[in-house]
Amino acid sequence: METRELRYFVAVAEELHFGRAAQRLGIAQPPLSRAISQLERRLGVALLERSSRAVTLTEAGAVLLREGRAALDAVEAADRRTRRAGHPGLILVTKAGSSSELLAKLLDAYAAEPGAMTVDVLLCGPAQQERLLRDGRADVALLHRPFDSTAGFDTEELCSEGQVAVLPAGHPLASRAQLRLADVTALPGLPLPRWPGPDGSYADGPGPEVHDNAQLYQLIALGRASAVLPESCRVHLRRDLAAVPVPDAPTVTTVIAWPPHSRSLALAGLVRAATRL
Amino acid sequence: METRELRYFVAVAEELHFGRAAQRLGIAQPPLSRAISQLERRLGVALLERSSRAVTLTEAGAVLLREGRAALDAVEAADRRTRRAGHPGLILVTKAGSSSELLAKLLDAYAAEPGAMTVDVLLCGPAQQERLLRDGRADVALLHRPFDSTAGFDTEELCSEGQVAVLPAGHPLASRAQLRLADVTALPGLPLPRWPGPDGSYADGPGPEVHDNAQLYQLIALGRASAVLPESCRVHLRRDLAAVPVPDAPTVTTVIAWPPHSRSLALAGLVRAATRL
DNA sequence: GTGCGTCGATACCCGCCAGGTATCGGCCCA
DNA sequence: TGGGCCGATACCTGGCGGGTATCGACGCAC
Repeated sequence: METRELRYFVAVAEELHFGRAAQRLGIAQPPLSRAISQLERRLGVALLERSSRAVTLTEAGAVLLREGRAALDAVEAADRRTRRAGHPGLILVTKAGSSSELLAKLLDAYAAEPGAMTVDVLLCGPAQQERLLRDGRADVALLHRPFDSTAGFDTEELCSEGQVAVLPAGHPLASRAQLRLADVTALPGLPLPRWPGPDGSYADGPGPEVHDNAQLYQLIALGRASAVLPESCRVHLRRDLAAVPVPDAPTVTTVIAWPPHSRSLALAGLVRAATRL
Repeated sequence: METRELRYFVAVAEELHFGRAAQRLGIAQPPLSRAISQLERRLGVALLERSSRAVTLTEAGAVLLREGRAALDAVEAADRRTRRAGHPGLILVTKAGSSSELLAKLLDAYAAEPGAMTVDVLLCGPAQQERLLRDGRADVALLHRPFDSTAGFDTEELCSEGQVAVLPAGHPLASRAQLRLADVTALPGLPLPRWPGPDGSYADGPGPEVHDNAQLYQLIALGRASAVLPESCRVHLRRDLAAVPVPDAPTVTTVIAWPPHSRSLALAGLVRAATRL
């Protein structure tokens, strides 16, 4: 199976429409149709159900979509990591606005090591780190369990913390010593926000769509949302917001994660520095 | 980057010889040379150092060899798992001769679950399971830490056990109540055997080369080798062999491992059955 | 030093297949 | 029932992957 065929299939499987998929791929529709049916013939299984008005995935198609994305990521990672070989240095990715003191300490500790390489920091939206790590755009990530999935990566735990509810400063509950999770999830007029998923789209629901912490803080200050965040967010919280501990919210564990089998000395040094923090 | 190019590069990188690599790939040498230099041009880095008498990997080449193998495994896994989709059932792989009672109990427990699928059992040599799991020939494996690497897989621990020294029945040490690891590694005339690595080749050393337990037991019975194995091997040990506990040998943990992101119901059922054992 | 063998690179040719355009055929809907 | 949407089919073309022949560099034997 060639990566070209995988790319074609993934495009069709995502669009569920040969015409749009062909457009996205920059080719005409007929060669795409032919490539897919050729792939189906060679694999010996139907991947798509065509009914002239709708295209749907078969069970085998769903498997190939999942496995094919992973395979394409692995191929892209091989490409990118090879191009970057020789250029020394690491790319670390983390959620914008999370673990900033921890990150600063980590970078300082690593920089003090003998033979430390440059570390480029990449900030991204939630649920994007995993992808960046998987497709080779980053070498190492700071993830937050249980929000981020660490499946398929090697990890070391760095620290754990409780969570706090973030509310407008003047809100009646803002002066409480603590809150229960149930209190916060059901605040009238202050719904929890919705973050984009790994594919960049939003699930349905009542809360406003946000894609970074600045947006979120703005919405909370405006009295349009509330949030439950790791307590380390307090140190850089805006003055018009208040934080109240939520003891029954799940503990958040910050971990440093990297692709298994990474053999880079620089990465080993960074992980060593991280575990010594 | 196409998988064909990756296959070509991996072949050359493994053979370090264009002619042999071309032969292995079933093509002529010139197209192979051209494909590799094209790949180098597109990536913008040198992958191989050619000196008309020897071919060596550059640093970037070593990166691409490692990452390229992983990518090819992922593509192969996509292929195989797609072909197998629809054919219900699981393929479980484990080292021949290890954990046989545990495996029997697991298969019984799973078979008793409602909606259980057929489970095909694949027995293989040590250090091969990881590969089979990674390239889609198997869905789930029983691995033994610390011998097998579980990097990149999801795992659940199943059980732990100590290790025993396996000696010829008449050996002077066979009647001891226990041994230290140092006693066994330095037995005159009874060297520890050498197992093949992930690539099927043997490291240099004094012991005999073995590739399965039957071979090993035969050699021990002949007074040509000794071994340190998990104590569960005692139940099916030949009568001409003796086992002596070695308390200071590392504890062996049997884990059930599967590729992350596996979404199959059958796999989930098997893991559930395993954790309830 | 010379000649030969080895091995990767280059030159050149051919056939296949990826990709294009034109068109068909089924289906929904107005 | 006709028009429009959409995937499949037919057919053509060009690029590229693969072949053979040959070159050029190097190491080695004598």
